[in-house]
Amino acid sequence: MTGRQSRHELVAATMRRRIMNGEYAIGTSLPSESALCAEFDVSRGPVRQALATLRNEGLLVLSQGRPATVRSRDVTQTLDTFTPFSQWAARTGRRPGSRTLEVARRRASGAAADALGLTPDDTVVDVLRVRYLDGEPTMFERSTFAETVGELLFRFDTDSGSMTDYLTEQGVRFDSMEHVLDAVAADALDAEHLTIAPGSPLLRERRTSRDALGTPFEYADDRYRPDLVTFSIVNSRTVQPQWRD
Amino acid sequence: MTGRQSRHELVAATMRRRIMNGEYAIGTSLPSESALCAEFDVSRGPVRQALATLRNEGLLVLSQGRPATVRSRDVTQTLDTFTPFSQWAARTGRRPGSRTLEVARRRASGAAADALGLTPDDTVVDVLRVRYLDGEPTMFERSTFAETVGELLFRFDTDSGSMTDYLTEQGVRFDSMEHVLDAVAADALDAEHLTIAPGSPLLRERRTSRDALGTPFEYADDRYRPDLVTFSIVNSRTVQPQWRD
DNA sequence: CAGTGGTCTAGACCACAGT
DNA sequence: CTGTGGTCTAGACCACTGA
Repeated sequence: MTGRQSRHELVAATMRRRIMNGEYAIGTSLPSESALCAEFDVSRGPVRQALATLRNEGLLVLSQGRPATVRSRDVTQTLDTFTPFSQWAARTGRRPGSRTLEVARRRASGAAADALGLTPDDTVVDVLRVRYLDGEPTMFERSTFAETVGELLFRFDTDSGSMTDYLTEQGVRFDSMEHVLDAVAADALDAEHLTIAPGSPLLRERRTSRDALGTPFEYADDRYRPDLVTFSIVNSRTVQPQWRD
Repeated sequence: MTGRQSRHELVAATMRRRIMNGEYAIGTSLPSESALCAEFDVSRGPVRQALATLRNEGLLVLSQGRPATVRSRDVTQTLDTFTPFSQWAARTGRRPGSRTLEVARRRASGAAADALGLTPDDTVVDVLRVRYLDGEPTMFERSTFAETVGELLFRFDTDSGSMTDYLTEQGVRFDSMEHVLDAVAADALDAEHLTIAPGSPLLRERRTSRDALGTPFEYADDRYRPDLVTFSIVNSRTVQPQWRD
């Protein structure tokens, strides 16, 4: 079971739970690294990696000479970690839902073809879904998959849960994802399925997923109701690249 | 000015330059970690930390058993997201501009007071600016500073350049920033200064900046024209080497 | 000042990649 | 198989924090 979990993941998971429980309160200091090493019986490496993970999730503030302090216990949709819609919903204690409008095999075209590096000679699989949180329409998803991956979806009930989880089980490796965020006015289709007025502002995430070799195999255009979902990212300025000349 | 540079920073800076130069072409493999250790005469720790940095910037794809491969040479794709406006503009080869509408000392209220943890008894400094790229109005910025920091701005020409750089010179430490992204319809003020129609979708970034102790001292509501600016983030599902930043 | 985190070294073992 | 990266250890030195 947990044999697959590395030590730094175990430490991070334990600390994350304590922060979310309130066992480590906001504004308080964590135990020192050496104390954590003793508690988990590991060396400093895994402990520091776990602390870095939690800092990237926005839960901790790290600074030199002073133990880490708890910054937040929020579980927001941080773009720093890859969190598919279904998993994110579950983690925030809400019930995710899906209604599939279309699963289609067709020729590649438009922005998706560009992102996937395909020509009109190539075939793709498009999926159109409305995603729900606690029964409320929250996001409208237009996904395009390269054929070899998309074919797997014809054997999957796209209303039943996470395509990402299913594809991962089928051996598809989501190695890196690029997210481009902007705002668009709701078109007629968006408005109808998200039950909002046409022209309302929507938060759009365009996503390109790549395998371990860097080859893109998924392009998605997801439009969120901004009253229901926001994205957040925490970054630290302590890392300062060189272009300060 | 840069003073002491750690070894992993030196390695990261060198590799970043080579990727941006095209010396390491997109799609090719980097030298193995042991080769890099030999070249820079460091142990694996600093080399791995440097690779993790470049991966987080979206330049590299890392995977087990195979040397890192170059994914992109466009640093702006990722780091531009939340670097200060002036620096970001300069890096993308465009001319930044500012027009200040207001610099005011007043009582704390609203979302800014909440974010800064202040009450109406506390005083803040508000700054309203229109930001330009190559002369075109691009972003409308509503910033609120805690009094001790904001006071410094009365001695600064807010049209002349980067408030962030100025405040940093004055000893203000931007240790971490939290960004929340969503979409809003342009209000009358937005529309007037960004020369768009009222109700147009805008990409909003709400930012809270904190010092090393985690105390917030800046809250900003920045609204971007989505036809001119987008945000992008690259991340990886596989969790990271021994150190991240 | 003592304690802390930031960095670094020189080893080691394992899982995975390509041969 | 060999070589690679992912993980871990047990030390060490330095810079910074706070009493």
